[in-house]
Parts: sequence; structure tokens; C-alpha cells
Amino acid sequence: MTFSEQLTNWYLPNKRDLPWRNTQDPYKIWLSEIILQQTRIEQGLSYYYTFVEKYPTVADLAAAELDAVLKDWEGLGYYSRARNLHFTANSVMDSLNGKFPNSYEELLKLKGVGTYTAAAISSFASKEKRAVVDGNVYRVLGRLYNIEDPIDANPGKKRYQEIADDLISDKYPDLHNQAIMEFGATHCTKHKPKCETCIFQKQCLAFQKNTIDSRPVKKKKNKIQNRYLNFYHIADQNNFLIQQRTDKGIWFQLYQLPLHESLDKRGFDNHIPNLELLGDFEIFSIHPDRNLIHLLSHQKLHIRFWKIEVKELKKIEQHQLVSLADPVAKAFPKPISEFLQNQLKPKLFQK
DNA sequence: AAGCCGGGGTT
DNA sequence: AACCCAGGCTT
Repeated sequence: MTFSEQLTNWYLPNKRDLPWRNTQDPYKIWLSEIILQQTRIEQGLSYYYTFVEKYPTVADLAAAELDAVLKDWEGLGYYSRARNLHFTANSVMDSLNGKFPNSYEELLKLKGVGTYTAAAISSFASKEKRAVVDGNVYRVLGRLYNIEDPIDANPGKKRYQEIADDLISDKYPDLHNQAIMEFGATHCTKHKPKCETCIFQKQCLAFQKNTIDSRPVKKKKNKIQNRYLNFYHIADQNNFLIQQRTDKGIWFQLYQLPLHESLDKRGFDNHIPNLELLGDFEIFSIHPDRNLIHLLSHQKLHIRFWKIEVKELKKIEQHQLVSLADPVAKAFPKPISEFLQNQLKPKLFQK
């Protein structure tokens, strides 16, 4: 029995029932794959339901405003995925007559679709023989073959892809791809893999050599940068101010409260808002509200919110007025949306 | 090749 | 605190 046959024999009785496994519509499979990039299935599931419900076809997605798509993506992270999603929906409408591609080569041309996603969609939607290599596959193959090449360097990536290409089934590439990822996600897990009951135990080189916990190999460690952000909640009795982020970097094109970024911890500790930069408001009060630390994969954000009450708010350049009663019309980064949600709650229930 | 891009879960 | 998650893009 081939490896692929063993694998799919394990998969069929052990697979989870996931909604994107019950369709061959390349558009819906594409939605699921973009949502699930670097994202756990449990986290992405509700977003998938939202998107197939609100945008059942690629035409619906293309017709939506980018701001609306970003709003539906709010909280999921890696927001370039949402921008590329919207861009690609429009390019499919304009250049492909609204017919979503299902071949590897055509999919690879789409913005936001790389080798993994093109292999996944083409195998699931049209049974093209293209082997997926994602985090699960790196782990499963890294252990089976006890591979020492790092997965984050080109030689290793090439070798893993070659092995995956060699193992995939001719007749059931779709099942094979689903199976190897499911096996990595639920059986050959990073922590406490179920080696005792593993069907591949006898052929697993890492199990024989006792290197399970150090496979796959990765060389890079990410360092994190400290940043110090002051957000101003500037409000009169009815409205407050927001602005759109236009600088390249984190949270591009999302909305936020007016921001002053301190250069270092000392500047942050000594910072006091200077509203002259924003306009001539009659100020009733300024005081610091809450402090928090928000962790990104590569940055540690030290955040202080300031509450600033003014007599009468005016619209100023590069900013928008938003009703205090309805603060969530735009997409905000997680810490901002959380702060705004808190503002809505009655003070009785605040800590 | 290396760095950038989120938020959340697990150990 | 470190690592990872159905990765891809930019430099």
C-alpha cells in the first residue's frame, strides 16, 4: 500500500466536517484558503461563514467597498489578505469575465495566491495534481524523513516540495492534500503528537531517532520592536474624531483614533497631548485613560488612550467625525475597537 | 535571503 | 516568553 493510500485510509474515518470541504466552487475554496493563511481553523471559521453569506459570488465581493470588506475582516489580522481579496475579486471580474480560475497556473497569477494556495485550490476544485506544502506538511514530512534542512531557507523549501510532489496520489490529489494537512493538524501535532497510535510509526525516521520534538527545523528567530502609541479620544457631546492609517506598515488603511507616537519609553512616560497640532478646540479636560500592551508577531505596542473633552468638535483635515453612539462603522485595529466598545458600555459596568 | 505583516491559542 | 497557525509580498 502506498503512503498516500495509508494516509487517505486514515483520513476518511478521522476527518473533521469543515464547510469548504463540501464544495468544489473555486471561489469559495479561495475564500477559505485566504482566510486560513497563518490562521487556525477555529479562528477563521466564523469569518468564512460571514464571507460566503455576504459575498456568495465573486461578483458580490467585487461590487463591495474595500472599507466594507476590511470591516468584515476586522480582528482577523494580516489585513493585506483582505485588500488582496478585494483586488483579486475585481481582477477576476474585469479580466476573466467573472469566472474564477481553477488551474494552478492561473491561480498563481492572482494577488495574494502563492504556491500553497494555488496547489490547494487547484487540487480541491479541479483535482489537479499539485501537492500542498503548508505548516502541517512541513511537520509531517520533517518527521517522517527526519529532515534537517530548515524550512525557512530555499534548499529546504525545495526539498520538502519535491518530497510532497513525489508522494501525492495520481487519482486522488484532493483527498491526499486534505489528508496530509488533517493528519498534521490533529495527529502529528507540534506538541504531544500521538506517536503511540501512529500508522506511520515504523517508517517514521524522527520517531526512530528520537528527534520528533526538533522536527521540522527552523533557523530564524524573530525579534520584536517596542513602539509607544498615544491615541486621543477627542469628543464633544455627540461625536469623536477618527483618521485612516495611510503609512505603509501595520494596520495599513484601517482607521484609528488621532495618534501621537513617542520615540521611546521616556518620551512616552512624559507625553502630554498637544492639541494645537490638531486644531483650535476649546478644551474642557484632558486625562489619560487606560494603558495596555498589544503584542504583534514582530512588535510590542505600548498603548495609552487619552480622553479629551472639547466644547464643539469640528471636522479637520485628514480626519472624520463619528457619532459616539455608532463608533464601529469602519475597520479598526483590535486594541482600538476594543477601547471603543468599552466606551459604549454604561459606566456602571466598567471596572 | 531576510524582513514585514495580526491576533489568538498552547505550552 | 516562545512558538505556531491550511503563507505571501516586498525589498
